[in-house]
Amino acid sequence: MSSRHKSAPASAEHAPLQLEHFLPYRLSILSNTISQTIADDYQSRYDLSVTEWRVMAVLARFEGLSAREVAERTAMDKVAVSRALARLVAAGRVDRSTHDNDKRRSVLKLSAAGWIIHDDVAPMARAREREVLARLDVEERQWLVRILDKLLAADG
Amino acid sequence: MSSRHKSAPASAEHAPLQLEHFLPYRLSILSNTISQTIADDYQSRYDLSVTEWRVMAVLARFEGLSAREVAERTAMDKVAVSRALARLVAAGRVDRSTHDNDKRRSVLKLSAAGWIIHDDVAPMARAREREVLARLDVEERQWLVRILDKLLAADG
DNA sequence: ATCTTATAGTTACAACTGAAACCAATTGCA
DNA sequence: TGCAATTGGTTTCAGTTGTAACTATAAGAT
Repeated sequence: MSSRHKSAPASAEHAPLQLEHFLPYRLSILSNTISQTIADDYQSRYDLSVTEWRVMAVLARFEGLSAREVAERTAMDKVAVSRALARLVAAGRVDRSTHDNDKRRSVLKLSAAGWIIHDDVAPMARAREREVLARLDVEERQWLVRILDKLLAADG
Repeated sequence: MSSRHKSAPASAEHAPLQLEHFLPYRLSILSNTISQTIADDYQSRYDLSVTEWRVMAVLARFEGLSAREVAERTAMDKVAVSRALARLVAAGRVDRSTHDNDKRRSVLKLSAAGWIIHDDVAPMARAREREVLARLDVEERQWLVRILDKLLAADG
């Protein structure tokens, strides 16, 4: 009884994944869609990559971090951070100086121009987040936070 | 009263994002961590990229798809699919022929070698998914499915 | 039939990415 | 003190990705 149809060939022996119900796949689609929507808001307007925006976001909150500290807080690797910083400094959006007591470390801050961009982009990002959350009711939102807390505590 | 400290400079005026509580960021971390854990299981063993594995997974479930249909089902763009298929066909993991009534279309199937890989990788992927879900209780799992259904229905 | 438009898939180019090698400053320790 | 090991950060190289241009086939209109 060999099947040449399009659907589920030889399911019993092969047990193929159903991507549309597979958690890692669904999370990936959702995450990419949301991140891309936000990125669309600022990429063309400011010629700013997602990586660069994340660096700016942490520098807005924690002024004077070193590159390594930025990497920790953004969960990006140090090479990516180094390159993002090179572009941001070249564009005059981040000021970089050297740490007084450790000349390996840089001391990073948003410049005035960086703050202007930040103050435009941050509200847009928050608005997009609200749009997503608005599709859930209060109870669902609470569960989502709780579930993410739990899953991120373990490995992230 | 100018602040030169590390924490939240000028919060009132600038309202920086708190990445650690920002939904898109948290989703991105979680999704990447989970996907990478699964990928680690098969990448070194089979020299198989995430893209290629996704193509194989849909071909396992829907035999005879065209490249465009694979792209639709994996939510990947057609160039990525084209390249993944080029590698998979070269490696003898996918058989490609031409559609009888439309010579533009390819007709794609896993080869015997492709099925062997699939039958090893699919259970590992499912096991990883179970590991993640095991960190939640029954109620949380139900809410998670419901929340993902809702969020993916809108824009996915 | 012919001409336009649309579709399936590939290729070319430039930007991006990750791993490893690298340089410089600092620390640990004999 | 001086030398090995560590750390902060950049560079290099090779592989990957996305956008746009391209080829080939098919469909639609006249």
